[in-house]
Amino acid sequence: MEQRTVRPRIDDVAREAGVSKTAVSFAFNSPERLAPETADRIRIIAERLGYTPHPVARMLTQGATLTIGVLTPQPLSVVFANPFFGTFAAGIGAAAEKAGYALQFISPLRGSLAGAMHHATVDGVVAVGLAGDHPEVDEIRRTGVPIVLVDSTAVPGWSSVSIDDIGGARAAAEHLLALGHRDLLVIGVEPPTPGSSATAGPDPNGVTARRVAGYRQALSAAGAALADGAVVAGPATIEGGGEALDRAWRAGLRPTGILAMSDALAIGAIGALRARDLRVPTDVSVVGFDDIEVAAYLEPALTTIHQPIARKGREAIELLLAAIDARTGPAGAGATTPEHRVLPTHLVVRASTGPFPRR
Amino acid sequence: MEQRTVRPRIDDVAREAGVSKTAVSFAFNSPERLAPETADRIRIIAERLGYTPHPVARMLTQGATLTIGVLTPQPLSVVFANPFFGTFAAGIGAAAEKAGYALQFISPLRGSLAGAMHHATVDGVVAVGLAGDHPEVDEIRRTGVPIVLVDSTAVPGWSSVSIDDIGGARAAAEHLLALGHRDLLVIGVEPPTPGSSATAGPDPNGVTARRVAGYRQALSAAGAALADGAVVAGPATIEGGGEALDRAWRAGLRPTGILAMSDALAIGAIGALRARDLRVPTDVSVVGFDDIEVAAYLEPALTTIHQPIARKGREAIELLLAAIDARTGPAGAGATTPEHRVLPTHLVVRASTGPFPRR
DNA sequence: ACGACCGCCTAAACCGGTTTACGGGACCGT
DNA sequence: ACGGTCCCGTAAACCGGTTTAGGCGGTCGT
Repeated sequence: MEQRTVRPRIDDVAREAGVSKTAVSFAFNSPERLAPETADRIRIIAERLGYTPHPVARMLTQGATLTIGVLTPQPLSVVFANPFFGTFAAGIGAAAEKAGYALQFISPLRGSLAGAMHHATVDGVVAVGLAGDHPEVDEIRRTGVPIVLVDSTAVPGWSSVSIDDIGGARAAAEHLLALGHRDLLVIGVEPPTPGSSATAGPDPNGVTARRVAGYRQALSAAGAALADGAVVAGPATIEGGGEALDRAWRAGLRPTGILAMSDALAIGAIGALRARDLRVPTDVSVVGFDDIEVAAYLEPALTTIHQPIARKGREAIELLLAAIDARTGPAGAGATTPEHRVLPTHLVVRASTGPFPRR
Repeated sequence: MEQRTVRPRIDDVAREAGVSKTAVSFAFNSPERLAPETADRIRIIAERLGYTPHPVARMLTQGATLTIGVLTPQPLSVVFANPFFGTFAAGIGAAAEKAGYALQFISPLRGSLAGAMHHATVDGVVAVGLAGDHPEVDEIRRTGVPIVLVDSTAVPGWSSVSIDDIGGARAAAEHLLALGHRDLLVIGVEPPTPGSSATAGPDPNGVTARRVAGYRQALSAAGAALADGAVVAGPATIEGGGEALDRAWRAGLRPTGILAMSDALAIGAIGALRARDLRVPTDVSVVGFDDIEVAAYLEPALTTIHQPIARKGREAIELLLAAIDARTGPAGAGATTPEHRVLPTHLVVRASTGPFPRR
């Protein structure tokens, strides 16, 4: 016969137990400051009343939320549609859980990423795929929350975890070149914020640009080059890959080799090629990027650039936690000096690539 | 030359602008109660100081967090390892974003799901795969937070969104039976909380039990039955599927048809079969469950039971939002009467199933 | 017998905002 | 000149906890 209507507060417990609310607080947080039997009595009464310290009130006084934010410039529907992100989230989540932190996702709300950021109750943020020229990056910085960048443009003052994009991309292109391909199509990830790059094209320091640079290095070393319009882009999803390939095909491009910047894009592209009765790799070869877990189980098994996805998440959390308790811990120590980690990539040859069709 | 050390508070803005903190609050929340020029002036000063209302303080007074929790009994590393969950999260995330809510993940912290729940600052929770006999379900209920169950055992008082597990499972088994298979192996998802079912086996009303019931319906209608030990289980990941199949094989089972309760398990099982030089579907047929997006792109393309994954997420959010503003809105109306939705499933035949091998 | 110390508990300040109730001045009509 | 509104803005209470500074009675040491 308990009333479900209202959540019991600390005063309710205090009154019921005939003690001050300080005592109730102590019973939960520093029981050693109370006589053992008093602490027990209070806890039993709290249990009976169904009392639990209000998490928000507790946060307010403690100044910590035990929550880590995962910031993405894209809406969650596209973020989670990329299998890459599942593995990344698994890595980040495992590391956060181990440290006792929960995960909160921060994505644009009513159009504003900074707005979402302001509403978020987090002790630190892992930002993934945040372009340095994102229009709201300054406002985000002003929140003063510790941030670690992943797969983003370097921003002064923030630590980062990235991979060897250039080397990976170069390896992918070299592989196709070695097989005799010369007509290549690049499928990139759409710049997260269309507005930010309306004039300048993709962020010149972003992931997409770095990978294109890697592709170009390999090409020019082989005396080849990308044709005009041979770089298309779409959201990093299976669907986006299919659409991007269709656009290129309709534009008249007839590549024999495709360099996709994510496995999801590669999967979509392969599907679209099939729909055009083109065989992979007999007619067209495809190289992906990421080496997601299912890559080996696909038809055909995907040749791709491996990157340590879960590890990337783990190391990001590691760096972030260091930044968080650098600010919480020693009184004077404001911020740690930012650290930049670059993880290795390597080519994994499977079955989606083959020799240039001799027709 | 701004000091980065301390976050500006509302009093700082008030002092700087020569107004009360009430005025500052009004400038942000009810500008119409201030002279337009005053409101502007305050906002400009706030902007200059880099002031933003502290989200936690705001939550405390407003009583709302604009955050929805996603509760899973498993650690995030296993949850996110299942591609199914990516699609589900995409559905749930899109719906939440549209309503202006952020997403927070609630998974066991230091072993306690209820503990994590108590730390979470959310207005409502979507619980996925929560067994009715989970040891902490009572404690979770006592938090009083609105909850919608997905793929869980029904719990009195809470709304739920599920799928036709029995019908789907039956269709899967009927398909294999029609192809002539009689020796079947079931690979189920591991009960989330080992402790909860130590004695009783899996939750008799849980998803796993419902699907097994569906399989059995089809079998007994065909005069067949599951062999002893023909139900194995593992975490719903690719890896888990491989290990489960290996265990069954080592136990001497030699099925020609496999009923996996998730596509991830099916993928892992197919990989393990390959490692034993068994061909799919020539030697062994495999039916999955979920119809994740990559299912059609696998080698072989996966025969599976389709379920509307993203829609399940959307409808769960819909129900949850209704419950949330039923409690926030009209003063008297405590809770809405719980609603239970069951979404349809259907068999999708692709290439991972074939006729019983005549050897 | 007296001061010091200790163990247990409490009053009050504080975290950083929002909201209610109200005060003062300008304007209006008479 | 006076009461009634309206417009702007403020003081103080409040959200639900934590934490600091002490108070009080009993025991110990001498």
